[in-house]
Amino acid sequence: MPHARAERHARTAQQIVDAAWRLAAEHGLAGVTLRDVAQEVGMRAPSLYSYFDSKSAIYDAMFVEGNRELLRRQRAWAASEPIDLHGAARSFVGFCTEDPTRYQLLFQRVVPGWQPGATAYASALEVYEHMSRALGELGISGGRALDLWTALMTGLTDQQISNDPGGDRWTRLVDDAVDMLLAHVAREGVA
Amino acid sequence: MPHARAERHARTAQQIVDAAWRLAAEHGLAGVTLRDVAQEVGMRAPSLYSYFDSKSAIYDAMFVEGNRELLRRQRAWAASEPIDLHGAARSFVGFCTEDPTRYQLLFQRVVPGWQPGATAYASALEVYEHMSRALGELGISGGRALDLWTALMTGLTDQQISNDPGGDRWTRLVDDAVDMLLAHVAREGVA
DNA sequence: GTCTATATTTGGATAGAC
DNA sequence: GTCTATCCAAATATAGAC
Repeated sequence: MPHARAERHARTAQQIVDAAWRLAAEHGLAGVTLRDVAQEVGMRAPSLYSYFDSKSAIYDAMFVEGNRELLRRQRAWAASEPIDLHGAARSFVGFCTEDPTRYQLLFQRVVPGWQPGATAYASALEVYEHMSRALGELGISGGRALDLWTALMTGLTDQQISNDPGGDRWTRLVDDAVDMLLAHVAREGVA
Repeated sequence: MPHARAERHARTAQQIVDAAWRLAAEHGLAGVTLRDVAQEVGMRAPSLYSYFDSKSAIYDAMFVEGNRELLRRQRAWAASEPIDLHGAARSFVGFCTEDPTRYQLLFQRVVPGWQPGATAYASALEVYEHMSRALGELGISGGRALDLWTALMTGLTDQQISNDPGGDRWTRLVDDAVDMLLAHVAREGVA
C-alpha cells in the first residue's frame, strides 16, 4: 500500500489547517502564529515545514478550502427545486455570516502582506463564474443589476458581522432586500 | 505669549498624524511603523513619544480626525437646500471611497490589536447620532429601512473599494440604489 | 525635545542531530 | 518527521546623555 504514507501526510496537513481555522476564529486571521498552530496539533513550529512551505501556504490552503465549500453550497442550491433568487441570497449570506473569519479571508484583504497565490486564486474565480452564470439565468445578468446584487449581499453581510455578530438584525432582511431588487429591476429594466 | 510653545507642539503633532495617513495609504494601516512615521517628519522613532504616548494614540488621533471630517460633511449637507436622500448617499459614499484607508480605519477593524479608546469612540457616536436623526427626518427611520440603508451604502462602498479602486463602477449606482430603496419603502411601508 | 543605545518581545524560518 | 537550538528581522518602547 504505497498510499498509506501519503494519506497519513494529507491527514496531518488537514489537522494543521483545521487548527489554523480555530486559532483564526479566536485571535483573528492576522493573529495566527506558527507556534500556536503547532502546539494545537501537538508539534513544534519547525515541524510544520514538513507539511507547508511557509505560513502563506497555510493561508492558501484555508482560502482554497473556503472557496471549495462555497462552491459546494452553490451547486447544492442550483440542484434544488425550485431555484430562486431568495434561496441564492440566503445561501450566500448564510455562508458568509456563519463564519466571519472565513468571510474575511475570502472576501476582504485582512491579512497584512498576504494575498492568495495563483493556484488558490483560481478557486475563487471558479466560484465567481458559477455565481454569475446562475444569477444570469434568473434575470440578474451582467451590468448594473448584478453589481447591485453583489453590493446588497456584501452590505448585509458586513453590517451583520460588524454590528450584530451572532444575531440576525441584517440577515433577516435578506428576503426583503431581494424583493426590493427584483421590483427595481422589473420597473426600471436595469441591465 | 504662553501659547507659542503649545501651538508649536500641536502643529508638530498634526504633522505626525499627516505622515501616518500618508504611510497608511501607501503600506496599509497595519503597515505603519513608528520608524517610518518619524523619518517622514525628520525625527527618530523615540522622539514621537514626546507627542503621543503610544502607537495606539496615533491611531486614535487619526480616528478622531476622520470622524470630525465626516461630521463636517454631514453638517454641510444638512445645511444645503434642498436636503434629499440622494445627496446624503452621494456624500457618504463619496467620503468613504475617496480615501479607502480612512474608511477602513473608521468602519472596519483592520488594525490588529487596536480599537479606538473611549474618547475616540465618542467621536464615532456623534457621527452616528447625527446621521440617524437626519435620515429619520427624511422618512428613513428606525428599524428595517435604516438597516437596509446602511447595508446598501456600505455594500456599494465595499464593492467599489475592493473590486474597482479608483473607478466608479459602484459609486455611479448610488442614485439608482436610493431610488430602489425609496420605492421599496413606499410600497411596503417598511418601518 | 531630540538623540543614541538598548531592552524586550515576537514570530517566521533554517541547521543539524536523532 | 520531529526535535532542540538558533538565527534573523522587525517593531514598540524605555533609559539616560545632551
